[in-house]
Amino acid sequence: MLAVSTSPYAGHMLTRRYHHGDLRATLLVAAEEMLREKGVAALSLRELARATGVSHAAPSRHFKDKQALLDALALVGLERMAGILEGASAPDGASLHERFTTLARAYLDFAVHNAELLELVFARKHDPDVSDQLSAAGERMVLTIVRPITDAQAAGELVEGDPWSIGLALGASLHGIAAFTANGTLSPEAAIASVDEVVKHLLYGLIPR
Amino acid sequence: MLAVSTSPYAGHMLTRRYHHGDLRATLLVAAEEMLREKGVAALSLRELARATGVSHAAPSRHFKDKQALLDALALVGLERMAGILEGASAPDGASLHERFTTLARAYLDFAVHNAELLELVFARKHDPDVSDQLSAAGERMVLTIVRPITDAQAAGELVEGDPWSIGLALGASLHGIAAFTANGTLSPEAAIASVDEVVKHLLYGLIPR
DNA sequence: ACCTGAACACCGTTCAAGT
DNA sequence: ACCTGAACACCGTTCAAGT
Repeated sequence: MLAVSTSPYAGHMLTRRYHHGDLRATLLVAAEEMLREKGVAALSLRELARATGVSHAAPSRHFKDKQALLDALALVGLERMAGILEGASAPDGASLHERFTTLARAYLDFAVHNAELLELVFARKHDPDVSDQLSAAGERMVLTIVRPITDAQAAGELVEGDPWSIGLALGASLHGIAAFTANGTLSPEAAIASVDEVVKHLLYGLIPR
Repeated sequence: MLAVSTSPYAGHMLTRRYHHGDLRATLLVAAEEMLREKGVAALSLRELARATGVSHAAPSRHFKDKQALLDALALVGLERMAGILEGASAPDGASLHERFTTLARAYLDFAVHNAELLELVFARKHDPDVSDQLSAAGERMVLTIVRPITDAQAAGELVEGDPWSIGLALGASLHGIAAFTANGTLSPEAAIASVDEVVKHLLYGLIPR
């Protein structure tokens, strides 16, 4: 577990860190693991320290309190999700329906496999320290939903109207299905099937044409 | 605080309870208050006992552990919500659009004013003890959404298709907006405005007619 | 700079004992 | 039947002290 790294203040000098090459990163990885296994409520700093082989007071050097760790975890999750959604594009020449279904499935797939992490992302209170980075990542994520909408509107394929409002309609549906999956109302399989149905209903409407 | 009540085993005998007429009910009321003020994470059994003027071990006579209290609270919340939705009907002769908007606003209104309680209702794990009552109340609630759908389908006002699937589309949208409001993404006012927009989009569809 | 060990004030849960 | 008081094993946070 001992790592050799260059000192931050003397590039030519080799120095041994006390216990870890990067305790902060190690803690974040272990915390995400614990989060996935046992949920937020059961995530304890002391147990995390034990699992990392470090004293219970050590994490406080990197995270001023438990909330700071959760915030950092939320940031990791949000940035990862934004990246995934940015990379989730339907094949060239795909129809509007296909493009939205692809996006929706990517969202739901992430939500199903990272339920606890996603809950953290959407949690009520974050320290102001990370809130700037969180909103930046949040904006990236929201844009992956809003941009396809403005594009489709420009092509006359979608109704006119505030694209943010339309994005909210889509985002709320996806978030709702994700929540129903996270709490067991919907099985993961049922959720995947549902998301296609919901996108269809949203695109074509519930009132007969 | 001393209450006089009939003993459960001798109707003709007056008896004084030790401290409370009904500690269980008192605890539930105080717990909901604490939940609303400070959130689930800050709800402590010991503080609850202090606020109720009882020893910290007393609640365990009525709730075997903290989860049992949260479950009981969830049941209260779900039954109240089911009652509210059952009572939320648009005036006679209201259009389909008006009927669904009325229902959606009632859901959102409850969600905004009982955010923490609703979170408990939709929480991941409940003890099997209450799960029967919870599913009964849950079914009542779901029916307030599904019944208007089957009614409208019978009248030819709504597309054919599994009413549960259509109900899920509506329910997921509402739940999503409620979640965005609970976590501060949407202000309560914006949420009320959004819900009307979302219902409109869902009814008429995002693809131009 | 980074971590340890002890200390403090809180938890939830259990259990003999009181009324 | 209902509640108390003490005890136990856990927390998160802080802080002097070690390397």
